[in-house]
Amino acid sequence: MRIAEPTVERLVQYHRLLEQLRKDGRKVVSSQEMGEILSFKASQVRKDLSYFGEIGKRGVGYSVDSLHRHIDRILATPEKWSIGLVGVGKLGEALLGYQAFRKEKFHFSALFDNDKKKIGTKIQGIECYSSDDIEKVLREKNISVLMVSVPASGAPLVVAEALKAGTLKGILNFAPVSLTVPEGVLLIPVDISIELEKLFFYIKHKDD
Amino acid sequence: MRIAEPTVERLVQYHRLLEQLRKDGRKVVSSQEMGEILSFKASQVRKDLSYFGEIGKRGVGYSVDSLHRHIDRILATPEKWSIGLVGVGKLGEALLGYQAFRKEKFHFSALFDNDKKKIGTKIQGIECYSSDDIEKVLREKNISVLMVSVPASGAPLVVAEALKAGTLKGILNFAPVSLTVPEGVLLIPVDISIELEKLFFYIKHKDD
DNA sequence: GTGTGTGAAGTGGTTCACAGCG
DNA sequence: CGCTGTGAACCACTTCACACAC
Repeated sequence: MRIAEPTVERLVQYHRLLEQLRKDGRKVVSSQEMGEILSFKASQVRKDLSYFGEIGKRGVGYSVDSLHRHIDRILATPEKWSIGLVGVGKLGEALLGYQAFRKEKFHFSALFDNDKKKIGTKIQGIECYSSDDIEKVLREKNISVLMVSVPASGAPLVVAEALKAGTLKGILNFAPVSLTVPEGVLLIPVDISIELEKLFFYIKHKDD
Repeated sequence: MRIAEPTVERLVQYHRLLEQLRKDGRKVVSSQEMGEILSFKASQVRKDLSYFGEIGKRGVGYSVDSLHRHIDRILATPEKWSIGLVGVGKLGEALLGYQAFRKEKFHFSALFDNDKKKIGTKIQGIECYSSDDIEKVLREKNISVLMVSVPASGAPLVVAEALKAGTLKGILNFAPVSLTVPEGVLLIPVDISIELEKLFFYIKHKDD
């Protein structure tokens, strides 16, 4: 059964919350309480969790520890993936150093940039290659996920080159431009300026 | 009539596309063509645009120029807003310098950080204050939108302080933690690690 | 009694299909 | 005839309501 996107997003949040509760020494938690903390309805929490089998105890709640492990397995990756990052500007560097990433699931194994000053150096410990070599390097290192943090104008071309390698399974695109990818490659856009425009729009139309 | 969130997101993308088409000297465009470029169904494009009145010409398509201006007005802000940014780490600096923001809609008027080395200096031309003074500064400068790019652990507290100022209308939260805000304040979460986990999840379950 | 698990109902967004206008 | 505009059908996600297990 296909799990809906909003459900997956919430699973990640349950997982985070349970980690915290575990640190706090909590043993059980109810759908009610999780919902209040995360601003979801309790029924939503129960429905989400029920997709993966009965895990709670009626009249009691969920065991923090076993629910945490349960969701951990659901979100687990089958292997530790190799990730590439193209565009080592401010945003790229922010991603490289991002604390919230769970480093046990993947590692950055190659960076790509057009800047001659960066090519051939290591940035935060990772080798930076020319974007021109992206197809070759992705194939050599068998990289399956690419993060794209180049300006919008450059994104379509470098992604097209990257796709030629045939190793990519997924792309996280931070460039404010709509990309197209072949069937079988997953594309998740993260468009900061769309989010900001949305905020402006709803502030403006608050009273409609 | 309330415009749905996905519709607003697409409007921003139509706007971007039309800007490009205008530069390319294109005069008219069909819902079909816009849909193909942005990977939406043509009927979706027409439905979105129809919410704001009849703007296309039957048998012809949409005038690039007037549709662009039309959406521009829909997305326009009533004034140029003051934005605050708390957490001037790598991500914060990336946001400060982000090229894709439409700078005519807002300007950063204050930065906040805990780092003593940053407080009192200007970063990318903007004054950086202590996070402890956030309530006071937001009120003095009448700041209505806050971008939050601090680590998850620090976000709830600093946001609670910021809300006390009573000037905030919206928050763009990049911290990987669920915040709660009072009625009347808009919260848009941008959670990079959720997006990455989602990508992993669907790559893993591709064949279900 | 308490809190879960879940079919059924409700809500919101997308897609269809075609009428209608240029 | 071509392409928009739009009610109706469809689909997806959320919420309700209650049976059931502890």
